[in-house]
Amino acid sequence: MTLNQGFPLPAEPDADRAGGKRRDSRIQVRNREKILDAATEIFSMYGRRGATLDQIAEKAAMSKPNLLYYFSSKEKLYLAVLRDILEIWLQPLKELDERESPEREISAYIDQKIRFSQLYPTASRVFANEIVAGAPVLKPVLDSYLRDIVKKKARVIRKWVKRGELADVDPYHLIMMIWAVTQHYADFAVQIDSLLGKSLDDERFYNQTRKHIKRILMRGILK
Amino acid sequence: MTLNQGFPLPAEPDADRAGGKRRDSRIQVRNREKILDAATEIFSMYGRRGATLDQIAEKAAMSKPNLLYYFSSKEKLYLAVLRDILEIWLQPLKELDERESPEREISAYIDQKIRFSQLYPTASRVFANEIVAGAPVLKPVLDSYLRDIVKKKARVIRKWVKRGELADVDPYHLIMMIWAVTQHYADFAVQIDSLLGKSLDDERFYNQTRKHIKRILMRGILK
DNA sequence: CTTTAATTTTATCCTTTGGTAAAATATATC
DNA sequence: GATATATTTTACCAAAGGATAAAATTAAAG
Repeated sequence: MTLNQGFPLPAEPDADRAGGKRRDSRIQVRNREKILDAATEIFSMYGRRGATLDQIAEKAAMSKPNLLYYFSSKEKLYLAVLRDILEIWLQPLKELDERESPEREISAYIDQKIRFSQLYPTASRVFANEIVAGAPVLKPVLDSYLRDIVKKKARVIRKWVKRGELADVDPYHLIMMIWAVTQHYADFAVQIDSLLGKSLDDERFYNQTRKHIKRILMRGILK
Repeated sequence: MTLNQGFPLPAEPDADRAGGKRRDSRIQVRNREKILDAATEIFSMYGRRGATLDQIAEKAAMSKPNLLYYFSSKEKLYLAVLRDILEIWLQPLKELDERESPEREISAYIDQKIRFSQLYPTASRVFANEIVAGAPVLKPVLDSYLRDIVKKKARVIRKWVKRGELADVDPYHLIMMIWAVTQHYADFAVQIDSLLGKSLDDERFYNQTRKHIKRILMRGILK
């Protein structure tokens, strides 16, 4: 699967549309969306290899060959799912702005990450699954695109440290820590639910979690 | 699969030994271990459903029917792997002792967790995979055994808070936070490697990580 | 050594699974 | 409403995968 030549999962020229010309017809859009949603859920539960097209097709309420009419292979479908996720997953980090105060920026970043966990928990799990599995598909993206962004943002954090606005923290570890903690609530949601009987869907719990994470982290890194 | 009646994955009477009497012969022990190691690795990469017996057998350097002679089904093998992991995974938490200072105890706890990530990264990933997948097998354990332990330890933390030795943190969120951060380095090791070119195998990096996590967390929660 | 029990191999089975072919149906356009 | 195009269904297929049976081999015990 090509994934390394270009951007975070190139838009696949059009490899996958049905042969025809009338692109993006109403039905086309609707069905692709239905499939992607179903696939996200199934992939999140069974992983790229454990998920079956039958399951996905059933969840999308269509026949397997019909599904294959929209995505010509399981691998392509998986790729499409990952592509969607990656886009929203990466967005917040890009926004870290050194011209603002670290207090404000990091706080906002944590907010966005935890929001992502609330809004797209299954997507987060597909992503987690991919990484835990050794990033068989995303590795090239991690090695190039993500690496560059993170390096850039590490520089921003380092600048804050130099300016004395932040304790002497390692930028990379800080970023990892934020990722770990915020994603945990989506990726390990069952565990959270078993232990606390709560989920981020519960607005009260969501805010409590958000504030708690921020309180500890911010106390830990501000001067 | 029975898993809910009793302890964290009951020792399975003996369900799985080959019928014979001469239990635990040298060869029996060696092969079971070989299989469990191979299985851990394969399950960590492909998940419970995505992993195949062929792969596991190959990694364990034996034929598939031979493997099935030791573990009579894939599901039983998966269970055996999980059982082993759960035991070492749970141990550190049990040791939190309210009679000691929180500074010392939580610091030691973090040390143990990150050590686990260093020593058993693949095991950690199998566990992560199981939870991310919705804990299809471990759910009963989470709901009973783990729940009880965590509740007990939350009480310990709450006691520290009341005594004024700890900032006013929510015990559950604190535990989640420690889990999230420490396990992240094992579960998302590929990502770490892509971004930093480092792993916990590197003793220098291991210690830097350990100290960094502790510094931020301890600053965040101590009075 | 021989006998008995444990281990390994070979051959095989049935189900699931990703994927294709081609016919049937629906939709849009003139 | 006829024609062309897009979508869906039905019928399959070959490979992979979990599992079993039974024969062959190896190891242990007397």
